[in-house]
Amino acid sequence: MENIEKHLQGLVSAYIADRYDLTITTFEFQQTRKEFKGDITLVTFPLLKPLKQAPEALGQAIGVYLKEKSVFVTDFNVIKGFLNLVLDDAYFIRFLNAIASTSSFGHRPITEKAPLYLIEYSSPNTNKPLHLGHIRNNVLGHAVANILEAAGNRVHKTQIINDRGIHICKSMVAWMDYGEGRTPESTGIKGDQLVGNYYVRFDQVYKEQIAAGLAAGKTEEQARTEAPIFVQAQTLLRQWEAGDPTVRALWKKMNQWVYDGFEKTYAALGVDFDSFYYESNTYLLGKSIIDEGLEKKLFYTKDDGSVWVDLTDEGLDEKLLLRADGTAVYMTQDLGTASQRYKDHPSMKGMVYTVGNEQDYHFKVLFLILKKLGYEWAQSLYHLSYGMVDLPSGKMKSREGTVVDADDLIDQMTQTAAQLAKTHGKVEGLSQSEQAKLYHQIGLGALKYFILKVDPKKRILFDPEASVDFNGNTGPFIQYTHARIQSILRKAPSIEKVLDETVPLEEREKAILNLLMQYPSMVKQAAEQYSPAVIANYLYDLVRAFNSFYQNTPILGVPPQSVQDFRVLMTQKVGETIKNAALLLGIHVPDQM
RNA sequence: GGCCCAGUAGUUCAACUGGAUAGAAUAUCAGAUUUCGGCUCUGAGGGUUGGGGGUUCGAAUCCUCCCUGGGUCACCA
Repeated sequence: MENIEKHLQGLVSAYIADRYDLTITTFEFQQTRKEFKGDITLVTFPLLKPLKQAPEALGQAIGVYLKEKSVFVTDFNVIKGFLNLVLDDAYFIRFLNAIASTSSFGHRPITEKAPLYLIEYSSPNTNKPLHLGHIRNNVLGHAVANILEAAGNRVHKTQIINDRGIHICKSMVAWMDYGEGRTPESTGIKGDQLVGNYYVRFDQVYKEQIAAGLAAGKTEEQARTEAPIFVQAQTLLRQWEAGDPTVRALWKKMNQWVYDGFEKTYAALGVDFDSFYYESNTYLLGKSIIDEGLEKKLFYTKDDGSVWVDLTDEGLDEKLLLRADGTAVYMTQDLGTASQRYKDHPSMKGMVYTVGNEQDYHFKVLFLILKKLGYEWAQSLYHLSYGMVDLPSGKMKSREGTVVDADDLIDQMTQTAAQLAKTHGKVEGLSQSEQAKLYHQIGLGALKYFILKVDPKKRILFDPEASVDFNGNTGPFIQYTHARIQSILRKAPSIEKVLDETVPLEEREKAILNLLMQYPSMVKQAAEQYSPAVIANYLYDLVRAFNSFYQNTPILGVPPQSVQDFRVLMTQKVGETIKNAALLLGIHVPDQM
């Protein structure tokens, strides 16, 4: 599509230069709507004013010119300001032959000089297991990394783990008081789940103690701050900060349980990382940046010694960067981590932070400060912001225990997929372990697709039932179509790669080719917008087009040979494109299901 | 209250960033098929794009004022 646009643009530009003595080089092309005849459409509305022409007359004139000058344009029609051009079959065949010989169609090669982007996602706390919100985060971040890579960038996947602070101490206290030495090994419970249980336990005990305090006549403030278990947690935090060896040892041990648990969840989700940053290592960083900013007079000190930045000129507020006692705040840490990452990756062009939209303001400020400090890479920072995930039953609130646990959800999706696949009855001939793998792929495909097809900015209403449907705009439908294509190809005769350019194309086939041609630009667009939803929706269009094409079109066993070859080849290309696009979303498409 | 985001068929989402008659799926209804009110197929209805005003050849999209929902305005992370 890109090539034909360039070709036509040159001709139209020449026409205008010749007839009107004007240089216009950008035109609006779009794919012709299916209710009109034609393949590609030139929108002539923007040209009417400079050329002082009526839409019909201009369209007609350009149409005649293109039909004569272009080898690809065989016919045209004009409707108001739309010039619909019919392209020669040979053009499509040539295109199909071209992509048939390209193994990674639509993916740009990654050179050593390609820009390097750091993608941060997941970034959990180590006091509780991952939940549905984390799944959206992981799946989004991982997909964006894949897409950026496909668009020709180098990518480094990372995360920052929030492994310190009062919330970790809460789990530790509860485990010390009520754990009786239980470990993941002794209980068979996944490490993150085990630690999470004690975090919940803390909250229960804390609430009881507050109630007791209130009953004893304390004010609410007193009851909260004087509750024994809370005091204990605070003491633990101080001991941790002082480097108390036994506290640090316990902290290390429990964190490791959590990491082992996370590892399993990531594996099940199919996401991975190239490096890990830990807040316990980075929370003291950033102070040198504060000094730098003070030197450059970008920041200022208040009477009490705290450091601030004034962003009121940019329409934002004043923001605290360093407490009066010299300790760091969240912003300080993030400044430090950012510059640390640059030190670790000097060729870094920019970063993508996958973080929920409740932190929109934080990242606005962070990026602005980094820009003010004059870092080159600060020009290419992007906050991949996403909305909450709601359930039909209502909102997820971690404090109220209505969260959906990630491990549970993955299990549930796999089970539902298994049930559905069994009733469809197409899994005979697969071994037990192959079946288990298949069900996992389908369940996860459903989950990922349901999340990724929605614009990241928007809130999601997640309905587990609806997402596993084999029909409709769902992951399994995409997977099913791919499996069906593979089944067709298994029965197809082997084909020649090079096709006769005189093979006649039917409209339906042209429509799919047109769609196939758009794949590279969809990948590019998704990468520019950091939006896997672009790919997901494209995929669905492609799958639907193929299904309607295939429905009444016998592909196999019908001469003439060249037409048959053409259809088989196209089926194969559609199959490959579906597979490539789905993999960008982290969705596996089985050959059989 | 200030700032940010969202609001599109009953529902869940699209609409190539200003283009043609706003499209799919799902639900509903009507037919067809039939070991099944369950699977499949065909078709239909369903919209003042939250509301008003504006910008222009042309607006779901841009500007403005309201309405609704969410987020954020911490010396938490």
